[in-house]
Amino acid sequence: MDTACVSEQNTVIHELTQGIQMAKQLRSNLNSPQVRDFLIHNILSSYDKILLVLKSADSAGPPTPGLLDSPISGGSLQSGGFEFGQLVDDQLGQNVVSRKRPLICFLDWCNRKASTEWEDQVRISTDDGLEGKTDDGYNWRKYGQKLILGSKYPRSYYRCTYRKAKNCLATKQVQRTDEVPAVFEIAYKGKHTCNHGPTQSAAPSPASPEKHEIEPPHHYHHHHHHHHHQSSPNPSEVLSDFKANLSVNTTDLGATDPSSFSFSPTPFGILESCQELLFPNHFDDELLQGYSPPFISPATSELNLFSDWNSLPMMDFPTDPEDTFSNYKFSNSYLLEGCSLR
DNA sequence: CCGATTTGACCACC
DNA sequence: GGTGGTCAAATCGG
Repeated sequence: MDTACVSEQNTVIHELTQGIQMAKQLRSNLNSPQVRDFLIHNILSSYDKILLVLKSADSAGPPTPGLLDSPISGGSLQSGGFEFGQLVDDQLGQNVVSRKRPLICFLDWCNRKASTEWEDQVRISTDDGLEGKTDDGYNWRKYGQKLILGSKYPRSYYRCTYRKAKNCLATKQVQRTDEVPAVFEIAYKGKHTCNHGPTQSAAPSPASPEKHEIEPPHHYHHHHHHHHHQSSPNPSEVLSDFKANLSVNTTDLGATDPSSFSFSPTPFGILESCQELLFPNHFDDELLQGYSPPFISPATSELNLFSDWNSLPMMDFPTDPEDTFSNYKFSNSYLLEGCSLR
């Protein structure tokens, strides 16, 4: 057995081990959409890595290092016809992207964009490939649609329905991805200042699964009037987000359907959110009382995984001075792949 | 009738 | 001048 083979085997073992651990974490964190999606993303990445190793070992010679280092592949995407390598090349001003890593290039490109303009980026898959299924619980009003250079499908522009009524400036862009039409890339900009947060569609009465209920102009639903700091991601705000997520999702345990995926996008990195969740520095105890089972104790040995996760998605990507930030933002975009994407 | 969507025009920015 | 984002008039639909 040569060294390349050993290295492959180690990679496979490592990825499988991580996959198992992350699946366990997933089982424990189903209640938190953000942690859940983060884990799903990474589990899929591990699968992809393993497949890449096995395929390349199976076909000819050792795997190319470049392939091995691109864990992200949006599920089972074949990278055919995806040409973002050059684009990233240009943006980086470096010719490091000689290896073919189209998807990670694409995602990184998105996040570079995100780091300057967008506060959150999400990929979401739909069962039926209908854009309507990308509903995230907020009420959006479409105000434009445009063909984007290099994309097969038009990009749709939405703003919050209550823009005028409540001066809510949140917007989002939805674009069907070229490579997997059932997957939409959604970019969020601005934070909702209306109180029509992710509607109770996250916790609907089982009878009415999906209703665009026209709510009365006011509804006073926020018991907690915590001091909002707009721009700085303070932990209490992250926490309150989790609180919201947790409270709605405990009533929604049956919904494993990816199409019913619903969450509140936050300007904070999901990594930060996860760290907040898994390393509870700021927990108020009353919050956790009712939700003890889903949470793991910080003393759990599984936690040492996290250092690996930090480096997992962006391993070996060419670095430039600002990459620390863009890498951080990277984990802010994640993939959700439905089973129908075969 | 009223709100949402469509769609070409317009505009800012590179 | 091209591109992406937004406006707003026309249209749709409940």
